[in-house]
Amino acid sequence: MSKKVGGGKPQRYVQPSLLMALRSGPSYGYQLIQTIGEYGFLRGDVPPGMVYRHLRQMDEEGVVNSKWDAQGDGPAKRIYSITPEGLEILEAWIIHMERQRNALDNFIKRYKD
Amino acid sequence: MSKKVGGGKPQRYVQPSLLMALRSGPSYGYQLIQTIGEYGFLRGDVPPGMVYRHLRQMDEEGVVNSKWDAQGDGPAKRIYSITPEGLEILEAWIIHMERQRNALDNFIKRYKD
DNA sequence: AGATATATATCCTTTAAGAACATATAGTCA
DNA sequence: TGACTATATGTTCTTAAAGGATATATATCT
Repeated sequence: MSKKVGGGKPQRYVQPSLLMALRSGPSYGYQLIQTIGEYGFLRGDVPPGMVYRHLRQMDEEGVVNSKWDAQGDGPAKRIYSITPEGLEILEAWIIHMERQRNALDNFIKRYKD
Repeated sequence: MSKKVGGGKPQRYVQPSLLMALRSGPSYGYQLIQTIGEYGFLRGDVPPGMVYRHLRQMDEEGVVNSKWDAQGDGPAKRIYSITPEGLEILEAWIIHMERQRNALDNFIKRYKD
């Protein structure tokens, strides 16, 4: 009798969140962890491993690209930028998310009757 | 370069869909497959295996209960009913889904600027 | 008899998510 | 100097949901 609602693997939209953040300009993992928390998909903490995993994967796919920045203080940062292809992916995500939002809206309305 | 947006495991809300359908009255797997398609979370087909798996699991958890019905035509049906606990779970789902809808809404609005 | 529709169920594979852990640099402070 | 903290990136292992194929059985229709 687990009762864990939203069960197991809730959709946290880490990928589109990263793309959305990068749309405003280049950034890097550690900073992105901070900023994507504002989107409201994650209650609490963003596991760093997920962020880096997604960034590396998107880099391989050409959705973002990266370069090292050793200038600032502390350890070197890998700066990510969104590519034109990444912008397309983000738009596709938005379309998907609009569908999902509408479905949720209908479902909730149906419940309230 | 996979480019599969909405990636991999979209949230299809099979569990709350089943509970919502059962809220209107007892039903059985084969019929539920037909009816939950209307909620808009699934483009196209609902894999029957998923539906039966969820129903059996929810039965074990006391969220629904079931009895056999051998009366009608064709093979016997296992008729499921939602329990009071199931109604609570559904309400918790609704709250979760409202949060998700709002997060999606904010995200989409943010994109459109 | 064979095809079709109804109905339930199990099994195996894939994959994303979750979480713990490992590594490295630079600054602060006792 | 040595310890500690903040910054920063990554790997690896486990778990659990989703996806999909397949098996079984009954009744009806032609």
